[in-house]
Amino acid sequence: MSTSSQTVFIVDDDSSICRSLSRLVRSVGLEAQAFTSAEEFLEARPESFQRPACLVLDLQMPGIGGLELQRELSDSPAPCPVIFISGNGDIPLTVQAMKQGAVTFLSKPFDDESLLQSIGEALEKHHRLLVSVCQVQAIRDRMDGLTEREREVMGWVITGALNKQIAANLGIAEKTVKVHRGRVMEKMHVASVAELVRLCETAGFAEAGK
Amino acid sequence: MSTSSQTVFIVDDDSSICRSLSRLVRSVGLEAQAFTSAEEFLEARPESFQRPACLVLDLQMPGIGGLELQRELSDSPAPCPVIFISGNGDIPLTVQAMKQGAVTFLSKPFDDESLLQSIGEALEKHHRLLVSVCQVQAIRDRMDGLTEREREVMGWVITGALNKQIAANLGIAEKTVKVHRGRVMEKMHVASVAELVRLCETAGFAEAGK
DNA sequence: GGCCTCATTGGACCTAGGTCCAATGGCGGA
DNA sequence: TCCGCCATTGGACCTAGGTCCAATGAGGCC
Repeated sequence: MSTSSQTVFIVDDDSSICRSLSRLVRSVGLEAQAFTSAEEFLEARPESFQRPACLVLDLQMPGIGGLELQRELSDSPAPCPVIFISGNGDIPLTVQAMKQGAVTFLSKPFDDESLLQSIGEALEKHHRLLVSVCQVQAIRDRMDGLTEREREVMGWVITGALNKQIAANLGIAEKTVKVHRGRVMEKMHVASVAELVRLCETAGFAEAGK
Repeated sequence: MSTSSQTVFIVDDDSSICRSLSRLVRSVGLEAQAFTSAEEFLEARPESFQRPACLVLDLQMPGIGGLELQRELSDSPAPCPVIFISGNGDIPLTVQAMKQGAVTFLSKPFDDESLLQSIGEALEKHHRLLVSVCQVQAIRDRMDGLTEREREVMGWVITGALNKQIAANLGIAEKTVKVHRGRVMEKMHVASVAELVRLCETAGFAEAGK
């Protein structure tokens, strides 16, 4: 189960809580890294783009609060899931946290079991996210290797347009389209239009406009 | 804005709340339908498969509770969004409700504005859901018109397999594959493999196994 | 038994997609 | 200015996809 190299970041202004949570997390074989403020965490910004990770975050903290930090992180390409812990949270805050994608919201005091379970859930979630982000990135990388024209042709191809139609739309010879098309298939590493369509779908590539 | 024929279902064991909420909802031009218990609602089961709708649900009720009703409904093909209202909810319940997909969770007393805004959000969400469910259904309908063999061939086509490969996999002549394939394109109303792949993707059709 | 649907094929034929070789012209860099 | 990348085409040729007409055989249904 507990593969190493999965990190749990802990952000709480109470350093004794940081310590005890770190101990708890490490006791189940996970890595722990604690910060006593959102600012400190943001500065270190332990980019978790490789290994699954999650964040155990205190809601109320001086300076940048938990919700703000969560929002901040959500811009990241693969934001790590957040578990909120709070001494005196209320329902509106809980709702907001959950709407922003929190895995859960625990009120202090909470039992270790609940937290560990949520952590497991969060790590699992982040793992899936990382895998999917990684796949998308690989596709994007290939697309970056295309020339402008090739991308344009690809846009039409994935809509099912015939070479002659594409040629007409771009105002070039059908022959030329064939050449571009062939290069697209080669650079994207696919052998069929079906595969190409799939790639573009999973990478969120919008088809040719108009 | 407020198109008619959008219905807000209200389920609360306190009939005076039902009345006042119904009045509020109607005051902004929406239809309201109130029930004083989950059982009553389930019995009437006003199937909301056509028009956008949402549910304003009391958390605590004798008999079937709000969370249970929400779970019950979530099996539906196009479950209508739920807005919880509660006199004495707590954070764990809020978390559970949100995890189960609730739009929001309001504590009594709440101001009308908040509720109306959440209702708008919920109706909008349900509208989008209905549209997408509707599209998927249309595609499924076409797929139902396919024979077993045709579905099988389609499964291979959308993976980009060549006719000869499909023929080999099915142990039949390439010629036969062409015939099936042609019928698939016709019955699915598409002119290209690209479109076919798209349809199957949005309908969640799993490609041929093995 | 007669009718109908479906799966299967053959043959003839046409179109679309794709590759190889070759060549031209524009553009930005070294 | 010469080189390399890119867009564009032509011509020859081959393969894959697709249609029309026609026909056979297995199962089901009335």
